Amino acid sequence: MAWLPLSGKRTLGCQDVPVAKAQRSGRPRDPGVEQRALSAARAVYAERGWSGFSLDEVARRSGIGKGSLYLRWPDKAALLVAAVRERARFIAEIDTGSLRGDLVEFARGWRDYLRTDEGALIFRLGVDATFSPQLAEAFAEDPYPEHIRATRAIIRRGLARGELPEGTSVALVADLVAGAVTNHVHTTPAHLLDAQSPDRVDELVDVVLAGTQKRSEVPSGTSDL
Amino acid sequence: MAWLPLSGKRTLGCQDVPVAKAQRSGRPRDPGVEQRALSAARAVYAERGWSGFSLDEVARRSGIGKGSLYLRWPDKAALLVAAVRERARFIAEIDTGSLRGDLVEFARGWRDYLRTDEGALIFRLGVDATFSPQLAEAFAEDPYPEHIRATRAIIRRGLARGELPEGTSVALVADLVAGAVTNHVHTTPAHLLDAQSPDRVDELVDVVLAGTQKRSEVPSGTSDL
Amino acid sequence: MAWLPLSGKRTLGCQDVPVAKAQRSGRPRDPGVEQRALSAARAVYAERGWSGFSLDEVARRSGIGKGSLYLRWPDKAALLVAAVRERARFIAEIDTGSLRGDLVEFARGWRDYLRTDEGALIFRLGVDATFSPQLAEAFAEDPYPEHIRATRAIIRRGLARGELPEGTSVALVADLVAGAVTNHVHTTPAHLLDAQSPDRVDELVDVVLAGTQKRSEVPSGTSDL
Amino acid sequence: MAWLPLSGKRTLGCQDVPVAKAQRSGRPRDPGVEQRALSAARAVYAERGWSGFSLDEVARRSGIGKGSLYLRWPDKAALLVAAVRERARFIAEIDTGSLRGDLVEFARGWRDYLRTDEGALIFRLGVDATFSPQLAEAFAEDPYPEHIRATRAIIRRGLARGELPEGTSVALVADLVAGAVTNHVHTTPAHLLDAQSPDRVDELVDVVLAGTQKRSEVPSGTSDL
DNA sequence: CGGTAATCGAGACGGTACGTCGCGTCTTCGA
DNA sequence: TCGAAGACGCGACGTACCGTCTCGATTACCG
Repeated sequence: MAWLPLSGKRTLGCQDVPVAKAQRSGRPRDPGVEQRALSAARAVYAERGWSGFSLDEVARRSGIGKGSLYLRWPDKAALLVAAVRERARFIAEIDTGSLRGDLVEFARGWRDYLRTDEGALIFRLGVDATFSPQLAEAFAEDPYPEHIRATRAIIRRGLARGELPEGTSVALVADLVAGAVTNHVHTTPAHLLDAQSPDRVDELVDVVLAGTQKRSEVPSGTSDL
Repeated sequence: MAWLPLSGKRTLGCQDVPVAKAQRSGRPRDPGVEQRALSAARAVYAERGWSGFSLDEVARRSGIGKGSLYLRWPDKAALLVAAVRERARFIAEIDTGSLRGDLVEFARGWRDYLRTDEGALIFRLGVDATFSPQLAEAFAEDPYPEHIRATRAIIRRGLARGELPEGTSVALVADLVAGAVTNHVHTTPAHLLDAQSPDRVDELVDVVLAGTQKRSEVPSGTSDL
Repeated sequence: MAWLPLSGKRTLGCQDVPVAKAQRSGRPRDPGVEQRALSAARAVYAERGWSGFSLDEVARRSGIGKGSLYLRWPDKAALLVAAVRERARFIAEIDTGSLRGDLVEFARGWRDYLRTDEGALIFRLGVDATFSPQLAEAFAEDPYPEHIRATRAIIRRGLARGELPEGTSVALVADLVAGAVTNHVHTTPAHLLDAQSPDRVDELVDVVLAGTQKRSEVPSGTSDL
Repeated sequence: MAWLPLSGKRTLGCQDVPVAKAQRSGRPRDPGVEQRALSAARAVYAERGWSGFSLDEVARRSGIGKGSLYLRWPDKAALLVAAVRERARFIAEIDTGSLRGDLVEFARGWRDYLRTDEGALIFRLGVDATFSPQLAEAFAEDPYPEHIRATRAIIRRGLARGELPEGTSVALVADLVAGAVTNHVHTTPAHLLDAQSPDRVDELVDVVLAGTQKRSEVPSGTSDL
C-alpha cells in the first residue's frame, strides 16, 4: 500500500496555452517557472496562512515576475489550489487483502494527512469551493475529493469479495468512515489527538463494519420510532 | 423538540465596555448599531464570502462608522463570527424518549440545517477557523460546534438509560453520526440530496447503533472479519 | 521688483473636496500631507526626470500612502503639474519706471528661470499640455503661461505711458521678447549661456524697442518684397 | 524655394549593422520592416503621446516582432526620434534674393509647419529632448533644430550682401525671428491663428529688421530710453 | 546544392510602476 | 462619551510595458 504522488495527466488548474497541440510559436513556457512558483506558494502559505498569502511575496521569493504568474493562473486562489493539489494528490493504493485492513489503512492515512498542513489546506479548499464561485471554478474539474473516491473504491472491492452484505450502500459506508474520521480530527483538540492511541480510528472502522453486518441479520433494526 | 434560536445571554464576542459597572458617562451605546452591523455583516459574507468580506462594505451598507465597529469587535473576523453565530445558535431540545429517535431527529435536523444558508455559513466558518489564526482566536472561547455538543448530550442520555453498552465512547458515536451526516451533505450533489428518500440518514443511524451493539457482543475489536 | 511666489487663491490642481464650503464631516485633510507630497514630487522629479518620476517613489519618500495621493490628484501628471506650479508661480512685480527697464528685467528673469529645473519643467509642461489631453485638462484652467501674461502687462503699461507708438500690437512685442528669450535659452548650448555676458538679452530688448520705434517713423519699411 | 522632404542619405538613428561593409551573411534585413515600424510609431505617438508611447503597441500594430525593433533602435526613444525625424526633415531652400523676402518666407513656412501634425510632433520632441536624458541622447548627434539652422543660413547671406549692419549677431536675429514665430503659434489660440491676416508674421520680421537697422545708427545699446 | 548564419514573427521572462481597494487607526463634528 | 464620516499609512491586488530571451521558420550567401 502507499500514498503515492499521483502520476497525474491533468494540468491541475495551471492554465493551458490556448492552443491544444504542442508548440505554436513564440518562446515556449519554461516548465521550471511553474515548479518554482508552486513550491514558493506552498512555502508562503505554510508560513503565513491564507490571509497572509500574497502573490507579491510568492513572486519576490521565487524570483518570478508577477506577469509570468498571471500567465498561468488567473488569481491567487487558483495558484494556491494548484500548489496544494500537486502535493495533495495521492492514490490510496491500499490493498491489504481484507476490507477491514483496507479501511483501517485508509482511516489512519486520512487522519494523519488531515493533520498535515497540506492535508488541512486541501480539505479547506474543498469546503471553500462549495461556497466560493471563484474557488469552485478552480475546483470544478474534479468535484469529488480524493478521499471520497478512495474510500468508495475500497468498499466496492469489499462488496465484490462478499465481505459486505449484498445491497449495502457504498456511499453510506463511505460517509461513515470518511466523515467520522474528518469530524474526529476537526473536533478533537490537538493535544488529545497526539496522545491518542492509534486504534482510535480502528474502533471506528469496527463499529461501522459491525453495523453493516448486524443490520443484514436483523432486518429493520429498532425501527419503532 | 425544536431548533430554537438561542435566547442567549452571552455577548457572543461583542466586546463589553471596559468598565464593569453599567454606564459610565457620556452617550450610551446605541443597541441598534450592533444589530444593523451583524445583519449587514451576514449579508456581505453571504454575497462575497470570506475573501470578499470587507469592513468598509459593512460600514457603507449599514451606515455605521468604522470607528463604531471597532469599538465593539477587535477585527473583522470577530465581527463575522459574532454575526454568524447570532443566527446559528440553536439548542437541540431533542427528547423523543429513545436514543434512536433522538439521533434520527438530530441527523435529519442537522442535514437540513446544513443545507440552509445559515447552516452553510456556520459550517464554513468553523472550517475557516481551523486555518485562520485570526478566526480561530475569535472562535476559541467556544471551541465545540453546537452540533457536536448536541449529539454528545443525546448519547450521554442514551448511555444513562442503558441503550448503549457500557464503556461505549461518547465521542466515537458522536463522530460517526455527525461526521457521516456532514460528509453526506457535502459530498452528495445537490440534486441527489433533493431526490433522496428521507430515510437515508435513518439508515445511517441504524448502522451506527447496530455497530455499537454488535461490538459489545464480540469480545475483540480486531475480529476475524 | 521681485519674482514673488504668488499668494495664490487658486488650489492649483489639487482636487477640492466635493463640498464647496468649509468642513463637511469626517476627518479633515491634513494640509501637511499636500506640502510633503509636492515637495517630495519636486525632489523625485529633479533626481530622475519625468521618465523616472514614480508615484510609488514619491509615496515612499514622503511617507504618504498612495491612497492619500490619489485622494488629491487624479494621476501622476496632475501631481507633478501641481508640484511644479506651486513653485513656478510668480508675479513679475516689475516696475522700474521705464518700459526698457521693465523688459530687460523681465527678460533676464525669464532667462534665468528657464534654466532652473523648475522653470524648465513648467515650460515643458506647458508645451506637453498643448498635445496631451491628460495634461491639457490639468492645465486647462490657466491657458496662458505666466510669462506671457507678465510681458503683456509690462507692454500695456509702456503703451499707456506713451513709450511705444500708438497702435503697436501688444501681442507682437510680447512674442518678440518672450519668444526670443525662450528660443535663445533652448537653442544655445549650456556652456555658451554660462559664459555669456548679461547684456545678451539686453541687446535683444533694444532691438525690439528700436524696431517698434523705427517702424512708426518709416511707414511700411522695406516692403518691396 | 521649397520645404522639401529631405532626400536624406543619413540613417537617422537607425542602427547600422555592426559591420561596415555591405552584407555579411545570413538573411538580409527587410527594408519594409523599418518603414512599417516608423509609420506605426508615428501613429501611436500621435494618438497617445509620449507617455502612452508603447513599443508593445507599435509591434502589435505593425506586426513586427519586438526583437526586430531592438535590432534597429536601442530603445523606444530612439525609435520615436527616428520616426518623427524622417517626416520632419526639410531643407528651407529659400532664396528670394532679399533678406526680408527670405525671412518672411521662412516665418510663414515655419508658422504653417508648426501647425501641421508633423511640425507639432518634431517641435514637441525637441522640447521633450531637453528634459529626458534618454531622448536627449537620441537627439544629440544633431542638436540644432532644422529651423534654427535654416534661419541662420538666411541671415548669414543677408550679412554677406550687406543688408544688415556689420557686427550684427546672427544668433540674435535668428532667436528673434524663429522664437517670435514659435511663441506666436504656441500662445495664440487656434481660432485666432486661423482668422489672422497672413501679414502678422510679416510685421514681425519688419520690426526685427527695423530694430537692427536703427541700432546701428544710435551708438550705445544701453540707450537713454 | 546543402550548410551556415542572420533575420523574421511570436511571445515568455524578470522587473517595476500603475491606479484601486481594504485594513485598522486617527481625528474631526454634532448629538 | 458615542456615533457618522472619512483621512491616514500601509501593502496587496491584477494590468501594462520595458528590454531581453528563446523558439521555429525563412532567406540569403558561401562553399
